Formats: sequence, C-alpha cells, structure tokens
Amino acid sequence: MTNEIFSIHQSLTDALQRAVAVYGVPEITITLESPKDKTHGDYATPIAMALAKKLKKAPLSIAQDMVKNLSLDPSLVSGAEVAAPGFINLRLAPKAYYGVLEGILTAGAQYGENKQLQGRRLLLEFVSANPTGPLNVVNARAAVLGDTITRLTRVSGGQVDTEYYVNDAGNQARLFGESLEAAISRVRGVPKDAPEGGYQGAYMEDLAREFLTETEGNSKDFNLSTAKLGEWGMDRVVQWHKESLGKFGVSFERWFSERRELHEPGLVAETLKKLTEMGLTYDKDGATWIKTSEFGAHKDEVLIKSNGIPAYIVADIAYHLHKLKRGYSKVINIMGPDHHGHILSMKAAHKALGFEESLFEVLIAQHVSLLSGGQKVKMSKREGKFVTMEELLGQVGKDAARYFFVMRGANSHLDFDIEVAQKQTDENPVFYVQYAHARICSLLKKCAERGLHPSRHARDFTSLQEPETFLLLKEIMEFPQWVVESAKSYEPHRMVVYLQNLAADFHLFYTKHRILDAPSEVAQARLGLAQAVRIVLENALGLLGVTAPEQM
RNA sequence: GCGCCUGUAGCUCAGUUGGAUAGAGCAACUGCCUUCUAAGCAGUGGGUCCCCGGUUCGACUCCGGGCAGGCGCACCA
Repeated sequence: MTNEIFSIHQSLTDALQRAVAVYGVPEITITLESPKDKTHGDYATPIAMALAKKLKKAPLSIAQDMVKNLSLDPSLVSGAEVAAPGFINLRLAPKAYYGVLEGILTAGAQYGENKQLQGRRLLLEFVSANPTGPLNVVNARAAVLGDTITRLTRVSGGQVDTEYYVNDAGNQARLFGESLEAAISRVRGVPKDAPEGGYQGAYMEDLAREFLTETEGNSKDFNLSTAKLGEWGMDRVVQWHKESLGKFGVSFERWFSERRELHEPGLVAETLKKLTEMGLTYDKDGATWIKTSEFGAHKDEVLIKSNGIPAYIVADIAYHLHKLKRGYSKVINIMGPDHHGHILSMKAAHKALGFEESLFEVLIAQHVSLLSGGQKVKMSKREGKFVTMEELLGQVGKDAARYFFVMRGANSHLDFDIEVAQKQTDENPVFYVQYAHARICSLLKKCAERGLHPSRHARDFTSLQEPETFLLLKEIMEFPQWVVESAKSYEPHRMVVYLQNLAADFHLFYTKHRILDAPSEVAQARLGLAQAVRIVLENALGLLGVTAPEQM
C-alpha cells in the first residue's frame, strides 16, 4: 500500500476511538481534521468538545484525560497536546513523513491510486449535445467536468462507464434533415431557406458540401429521402463531436443513439405501455399525460401529443430505464443550465417507476461567460455568432482550457477570460503550477549533469528538518486524500485548489533552500523530496488532463 | 407567481462538509536575481462572509424568512 495516508488516518482514529471508549458513550464519530494554522500540528480533533455535553464535564479536562490515555506509536506521532477550548492536536513524527516520501518515490506514476471508492459503480452521462450543430462552451465545460470526475473515480478504485446520449430522433431530426436539404440546394446555387425553427449556421453548408463531395458520381445516394439525409447528417455531426472531444482529451465508452437503441428496438413504445399499465397516465385535451406531479414534480408532462406523436420525455424515460436496469450504484447526468427545469420531472418519473430517488443524480454545469480582456464576448445563437468549443480550444490550447473549466465549482457561473488563458504570464494560473513542475525537471537535469544521482534505495531523509520541508511533505502525503474527496463529492475543482497549494509550497521551499549546492546528504534528501513533488504534480495534472511540461 | 443556481477583499473565486485569528490569485504599493528557471519569493494595505432571525460549546457553513443577480418554468428537444 503506497497510500500511507489512509493507514495513518486509521491508526490515529483507532487510538482516539480507544481513548473515547473509556467513557462508554455510544455513537460518537471521531473526526480528524487538518488545522488551517500549521502551528497547531498536523491533525486535530474536536472530540472532547463533542463529549463535553454528554459527560457534563469541561472539554479541556476531557481532552487532558484522553491525551493521557492515548496509546500512540511513537514512530508515528511525536506529540499530542491539548489546546483551548478543547482540541487535541497531534503532531506526526518525522519518521512517518520519511516513510511516506519513500513510498511516493517507489510508487511513481501510481502514487495516488487507491481503493477507497471500490465498489462504486457509476454511469456518467455528459455533454449529450444535440447532433444538430457544433459543441459550445458549456458543452466543453461539461466535457471536462465529466472526464475529470471519471479519472478521479477510477484512480480511487471506483468503476465508471461514460456515455453520450445522441438525440437523433423525433422532431428535431426531421427539421435537421429539411435544413440540410435546403443547405444542399443553396450550395448548388438554388436559393432555399431552412424551415421555420431549422438550422442555419455556416456549418450546415459545410455539411452540405461534405455530402456532395461524398456522393459525387453516385447518383443513387443523391435521392435520399429527407429522413435518410437527416440521419446521414446527424451521424456526421456526431463524428465531428467525437473528433472535437478527442482533441480535448475526452472520450466516451458508449454513444447511445436514441433512434437506433430506443426507437428502432421498440423500447419507447414499451416504456409507454409500461407507464400506462402502471396507471401513471391519463388523457386530457386530446393528449396523454404522466402524473409526475404526484411524485414531486410541479406539473404533469405530456407523453403523447394530441397529434399522436410521443413527446421527447418518453424516450428520455425509456433511456433512463435502460440505464437503471444495468445495475449501477449511481446514475449521474451532467447537464447544462438550460435543462435544470427538467430535473424534477425526471426525478419524479424515476420515483413513479419505483426506483430509489437517490440512485439518480444530476450535476449542473453552470453558465460560462466568455470574456476577452474583461469584456464580455457577445454571442447570438440566432445569428450563428457563437464561440464553439473547437474555436476556444484553438485559441487557448488544451491545457489552459481544461484547467479553466475545472477551476471553479460546477454550479458556479464561470467567467472564462480568453485573453488571460492565452497569456504566458503570472496572470494565468495554469503556468504557476506547470512552472513548478518545469523547475523541478530542470533541477533533476542539472543534477544529472553534475553526476549527482539520487540513489533509488536506502535513502536517508533525516536531514530534512525545516518547517517548509515538512509543509511540503504534508502536502504530498495528503494527495490521495484530496483525490478521493474530489471524486467522492464530484467536485474536481478541489484538485485545482490542491495543485495551487502544492505549487506554492514548492516555490517557497525552492526559494528558501538550496538543493544542488547543499552538502551531499542534504542534497540527496532534498532531491528526493523534489522528485516526489514532481511525481505528485505530474499525477495531479494528469488527473485533470493537463500536461506537465519539462521546460518552459 | 413557482423552481434551480449564485451572493465572501477593488476583480475572479476557494473555504477540507459545524471548528481555533475567514484564505488564494489578479490588480495597487514595497523589498529580493554575480548563486539550481524572477512564469518565482517575502511584505503592506484591503472584509457588515447580502440582510434579519433560529439551532449550539461553536455558524461563511445547517434551518426559517427576506433582498439582489443569472437561468428555467411549451402538446420544443
């Protein structure tokens, strides 16, 4: 086990548990926290305060008693103190740190892998943009969020299947076919407008040209029905999406086609039948409705429109039914802010069908405002003037784009300043972290040039004694913990916070302590530490899909 | 009107799930390179954590009620 952090936590918790057991108070959970103020030690527990009320004793005296009763391995903990109003502060022994350091160097690229989320089986659906046009920046944000959550969960021993729902059926498919037909006509020089509510942008004509090139000299395909044309076009747009996402380092295990996997095999009709049989539907105004309001939604939804055509929600329910039946411990959907009105009805539908409500969870990737030099970039979907994911990627690059998208919590509105993301200065937070990595690489290169080869085995780290050093050691030691917490809470931005902290700790250490010029044993030890920091930076950046450059 | 999200330093945002003196980056100002990358470090100034109540040893965090901004509330998907 390379992640000694977890066993350290366990030993500390166990020891505290034993000390608490003396009081015979049931149902007390031991909380262990890292105090913000480092002078308070490495770990603190407020357990005595929680006990105070039940025991009717002063928290301070409880804490003092507990410390006396604590049996702790001295090679693990060097000190336990009591602080007002009743905290117990624990200080790790240097030896414990050195052991972790050794472990990191041995584990290398594997450091951070753990089993904490073993047994978790997620289905993560994200992006799922309509195959009627290019991906936008919110799609990009969702893509990065989903992909990062996937990486974090997998490295923590959880299982994740990623899925992209392709909405290639129904009304919008028809409209798309007609729009493409019109675009082809225009490309051939015959003016023709897209239908009402159809798709207009320049990309439609690109698509038309692609179609013409592909079917040149093949008269048969020229006479595709509008429906078939729409299918061809949507498949092609899906292809575009795959490619764009690929450039972003995001891939999906399964592209789930609404038409091929739900409509054609009859699952939509089957779902409708099931809902009816369960008595969840009724007729009104010539339409068929589902009683979602009885299950927590604000209103009922139309299942079958009065023209006899099923509404989109039927396919949606069919899809989710399909997902739920596959035995996941959690089915998660990352959606854009424009769909959050939909959440309650979907939750209600789940409940109506008898599934545990908590099985299904929705994460919202909130709105992204694109700025350029502090000014809002004006976009208008109607005029086809909007920045696509691909354009953004072209302008700022994969590293900056990915970093910016996970920098903030998913449900915070995000200000994305293109100009800042392009800058190669200290205004750009990506560089701060990458620079720390590049500095270490440069060090390691220099050290090789000087013939200093930090030996792989039998290291002696006892010369690592300075406060800045222990700060760094603590930070890299906690890496797996941050990974797990980020994964567990579906909050990948915590990894960004961690990286900023780690980079700052390293930069501080670097300016305060010479490495190569230090006496040989010290140099060896510090190089080992630097190498460990480099490993963690690379692994953490890797989890975000950002590169760790060797020089800048 | 109803629902979701947000409200923390001049700006953009964290805040380890209820803990100790509320933090970071940027912007402003001041220092630090004949020495391993100054894309860095140190320091200074900057706060009614939107407001009012409640819960308790303790609240930025949880609950209730307001206020403000964003988004959503179709027989569209």
